[in-house]
Amino acid sequence: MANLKQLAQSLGLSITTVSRALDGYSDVSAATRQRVQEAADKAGYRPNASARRLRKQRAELVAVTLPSEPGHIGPLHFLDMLSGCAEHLAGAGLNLVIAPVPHGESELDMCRRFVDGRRVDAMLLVRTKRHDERVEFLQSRGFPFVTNGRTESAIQHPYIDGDGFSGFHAATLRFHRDGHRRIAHVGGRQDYFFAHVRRQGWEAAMRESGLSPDLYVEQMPTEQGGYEAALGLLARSDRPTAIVCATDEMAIGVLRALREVDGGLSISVVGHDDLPIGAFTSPALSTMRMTGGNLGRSFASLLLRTIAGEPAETLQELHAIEFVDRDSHRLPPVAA
Amino acid sequence: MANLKQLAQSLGLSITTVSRALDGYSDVSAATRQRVQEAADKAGYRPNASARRLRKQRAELVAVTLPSEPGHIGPLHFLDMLSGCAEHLAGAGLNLVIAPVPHGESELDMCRRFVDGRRVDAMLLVRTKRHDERVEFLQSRGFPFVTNGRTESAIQHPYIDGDGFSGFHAATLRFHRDGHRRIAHVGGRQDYFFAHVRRQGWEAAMRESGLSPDLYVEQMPTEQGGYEAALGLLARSDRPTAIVCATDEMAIGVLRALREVDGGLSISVVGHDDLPIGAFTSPALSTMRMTGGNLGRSFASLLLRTIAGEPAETLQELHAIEFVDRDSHRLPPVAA
DNA sequence: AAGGTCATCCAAAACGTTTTGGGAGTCAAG
DNA sequence: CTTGACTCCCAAAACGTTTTGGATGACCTT
Repeated sequence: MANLKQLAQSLGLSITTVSRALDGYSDVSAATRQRVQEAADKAGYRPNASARRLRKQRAELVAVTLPSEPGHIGPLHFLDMLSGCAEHLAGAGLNLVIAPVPHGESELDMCRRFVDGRRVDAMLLVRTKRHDERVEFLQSRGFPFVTNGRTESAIQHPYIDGDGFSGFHAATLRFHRDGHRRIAHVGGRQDYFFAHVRRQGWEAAMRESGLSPDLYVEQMPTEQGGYEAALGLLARSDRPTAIVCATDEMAIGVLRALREVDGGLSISVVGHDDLPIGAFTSPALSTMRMTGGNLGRSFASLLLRTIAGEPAETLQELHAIEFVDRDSHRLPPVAA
Repeated sequence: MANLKQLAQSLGLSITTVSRALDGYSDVSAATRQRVQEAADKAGYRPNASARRLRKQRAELVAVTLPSEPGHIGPLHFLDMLSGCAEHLAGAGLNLVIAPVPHGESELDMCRRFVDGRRVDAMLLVRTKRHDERVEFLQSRGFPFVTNGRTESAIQHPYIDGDGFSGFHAATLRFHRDGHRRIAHVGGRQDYFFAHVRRQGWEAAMRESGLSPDLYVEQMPTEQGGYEAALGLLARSDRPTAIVCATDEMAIGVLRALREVDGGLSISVVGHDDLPIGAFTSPALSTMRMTGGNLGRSFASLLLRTIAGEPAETLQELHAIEFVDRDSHRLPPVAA
């Protein structure tokens, strides 16, 4: 309701003084400051966001691009992460806008709109590809951004990622130690960085163990994808005794297929992401997760620091993967 | 990079003319318009969002409040809805910002920040309570908003909701027709409108069938909540033969408890929301869902129309609930 | 009394757009 | 030649804030 001009008028002060009083500058007397503060509180005054943004040349906004995969939008733990990120950004006066890719527009066009219209101060990119055109565009514009997941970009950029290679490497080796010899991998499209390194981890572990990485199926990173992948694997003559899945969603689809075909859990399964629901599948899903605490807070921190101009090299976080052992990985290495 | 002034200078035109040419006004010649258009395209010109917002007195933003329940953030299908909503809002030049409740702040304070700072043009409220202080505040300010879920507010407001009463009424009656007599309800906190009407539907159907609505447990609307509720119900001497759950998450927790206690599905179960994952539980979860097509699009439409000043009475959508029959509701009415 | 140092305050510019209220020129009708 | 209508263009104001670059006294020092 109230703006600076009205407030100043009612106090018999100039706009300048009122503004500076509220911002805590030292060149306004304590008495005046308090008088202004009280009047502002009583009037419920908040500076007009658009005006401040124009003057300060900051949008006070960060956009996060939402991948829109057919039938399934991003991993299920996204919203948790976004919420945490938005909360910590709000602490610094920034809001988080979600930016799904409009029908018939490319992710690139969307980035262009946000960057060239100066609608945001930074962007948060999720589900990076090995060669990501969004990353290249933002780099060419010198625009601040942080990614969830690494890329194969020649130029460094800020990111947070889990060490998928080591995680899947370790999971595969553990199955091998437990006596498994036919260890399958259900992976996602290899142009996604996360899917690629997870597969690499599995493959490396297989070769180190003297096994050939034949039992590989590529599918959509959804329950349906995992389900179909498992049906294919179960029909093979060299049926696996263990399956390492790129995501928990896929693993849940695999569990479902096992129950349908074998009537229960006949093969060891492990997923990745530690979805809350994994504790409630039957059997309870063994999985992996990124270490490192509050992910949303970390993203917010990196975003703020990259906006502040810190160099990319100091804004890269690669977190270790840890096992979350429940029941689905404990089967003996013999198919039912 | 470029602004209107630079563009005008390079074309030898006034700022006014360039602005009006790009906005398609009729008082600029076709030749000039085209010349301007081409120059703008070449320079990659986009109007500065902050400046336009200030001048037009519109924030071009809508905020959606995110409920932050301990351990679980909102229903899992939220993100899908938000994404659809954001996409359709973007078509009208609005962006959607997500607004989680910051630690140590109330939902009310948050609304105040957005409204008084004129940071947004409207708000989208989810998970309404029967008496919702956010609704009352926004109504007292005359600020545009739409809710997901009804309230018991004396004043009308725009909303989209499913007819939970009829849905749970019908589901309970169907169990009764199938021969069930001990039909339980696992519900959520009754200050939430959706939880309240769903319970009312179950209760009404029980009474109409001459049964007393004793088998009721209230829990968190999460897998864990459903799990604990089911453990309690299974220990009773008047153990139910069917359970109607307020949400799919709860139903999934119930299924898990059944498997643990009875070693399989011993009781009929039905949930609500049609989470994609329901098709992949074992048994596949029978559930209900709101009819009415693209929910996100509907919210976007209602938001735009309430911003445009349409009266609340014409902006209320109550959608029917339909069954999604899979396997978990088909058991005979006899406990194992 | 002059000069210097503070403490307080303020007018005006700037941010980049949209919109208001004309102004200049052309052309046809009277 | 005047008048009015029409086409095309523009200067200036406005949106509400932050920031720059002083201005005005009061008080102290010499």
